[in-house]
Amino acid sequence: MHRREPCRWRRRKEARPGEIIEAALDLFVTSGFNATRLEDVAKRAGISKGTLYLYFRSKEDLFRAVVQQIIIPEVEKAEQHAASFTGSQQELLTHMINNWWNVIGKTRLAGIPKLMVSEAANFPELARFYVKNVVSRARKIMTDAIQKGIEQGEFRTCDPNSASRLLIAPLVFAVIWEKSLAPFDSQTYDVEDYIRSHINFFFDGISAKGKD
Amino acid sequence: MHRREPCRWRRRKEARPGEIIEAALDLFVTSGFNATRLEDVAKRAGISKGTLYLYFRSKEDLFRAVVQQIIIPEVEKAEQHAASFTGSQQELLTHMINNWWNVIGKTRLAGIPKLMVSEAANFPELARFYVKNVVSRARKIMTDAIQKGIEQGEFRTCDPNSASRLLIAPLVFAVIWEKSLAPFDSQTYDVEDYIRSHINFFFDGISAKGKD
DNA sequence: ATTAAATAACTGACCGGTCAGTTATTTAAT
DNA sequence: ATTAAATAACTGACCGGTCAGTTATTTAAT
Repeated sequence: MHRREPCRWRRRKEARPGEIIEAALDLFVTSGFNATRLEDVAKRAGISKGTLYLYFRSKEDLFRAVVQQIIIPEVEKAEQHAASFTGSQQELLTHMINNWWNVIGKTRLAGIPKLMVSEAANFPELARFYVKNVVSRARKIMTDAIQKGIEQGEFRTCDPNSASRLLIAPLVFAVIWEKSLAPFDSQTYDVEDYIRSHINFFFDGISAKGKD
Repeated sequence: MHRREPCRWRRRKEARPGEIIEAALDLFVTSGFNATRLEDVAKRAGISKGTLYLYFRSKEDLFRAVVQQIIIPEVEKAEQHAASFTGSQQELLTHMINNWWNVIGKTRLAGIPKLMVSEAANFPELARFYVKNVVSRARKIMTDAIQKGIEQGEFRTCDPNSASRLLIAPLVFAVIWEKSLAPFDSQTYDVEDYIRSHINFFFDGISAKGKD
């Protein structure tokens, strides 16, 4: 009497790509692109390294797939939300900032901006893809909102391009900081307070009802 | 009659380390740590790879030497300037921001923050060194100034820790952006205007003479 | 002053380890 | 029996670090 050996593996053509992407995301954001071994990605996805190459042509290709599958859907949601929003521009922008923090900043996705910044020079094509399909689109939503706010007299006259960059910069920097040097800093800080202060300062500065 | 062959090389024990550090800085900030070959550093410094190891124990050691020799002197200058400054805190902080941009932001040193952020996880010891000897010290200057400004009634009450981070974040992010994704962005922007707007927004927000 | 012995700066060929990518073979599914 | 998903052993390029040997320079003897 012997127990039926379970299959050593199963054919799961449909499920593999998603599982590989998940595994790669986890390892890329914790170890970085270079330090991540495809052997380890495969192991985490429950396959062998060779199988990985049935679904992705190269390590870079896998990297692109991660960005494409994970980040772009979030950009699309943000665009749809902004398009159907009816409140003030300050409300819209505040919501976007807080939402960005909740969906990207405090999740494992926070590793993506750091990854893109670190690897841009090594993967020009991917960098271009990311700027075009993520950064530019996200920035457009904010720039448009600021432009509208100026036209409607909600904000004072200023360059919407600089302003939108100033609005997002402290957040992106915060996630980059958390994923890089923060672990080596003994002095901690309260990120929530940091973001709240930023929003206050920013809208104080851009608000139309001037103090002078 | 034949011309005297010039020496194939000269012994230059004193000059080598500085020249190697210069070469390494140039290559590290343009290609990144990993992509920089010690062979190329050596070539640029006008020596062989073996010679490099007479002066630096490892690639990481060379990296540390670069940070130590190039950045720390700037931190010291800033500390001295702040200690002897007599004007308002807003003037001091504005000067620091502009100075940071002139000395780091618009020079090749701009590559250092990006490099540290990208490589922190790979070189924990160096990351700790950098945070302790560069980041913390620079931040302390600004936090102290903001604290003083609050006490003297120049700024409104707020957390000086969050505020100092918010003051520097857009600048550090700007250099990281320039050295990573900006080359792949067709939409350019005016960094000087960006910084000017930032200073305006920030001091509008933190100023004591409230608008409400 | 000249020279030869000693020193130490410097070179460059080489090596071991790593890892992305390949391929011959096995195995599950039909 | 046939197919294609998956494996695992394999390759080869790459590169940080080493070290035996070379050469510029210094030192000491005459």
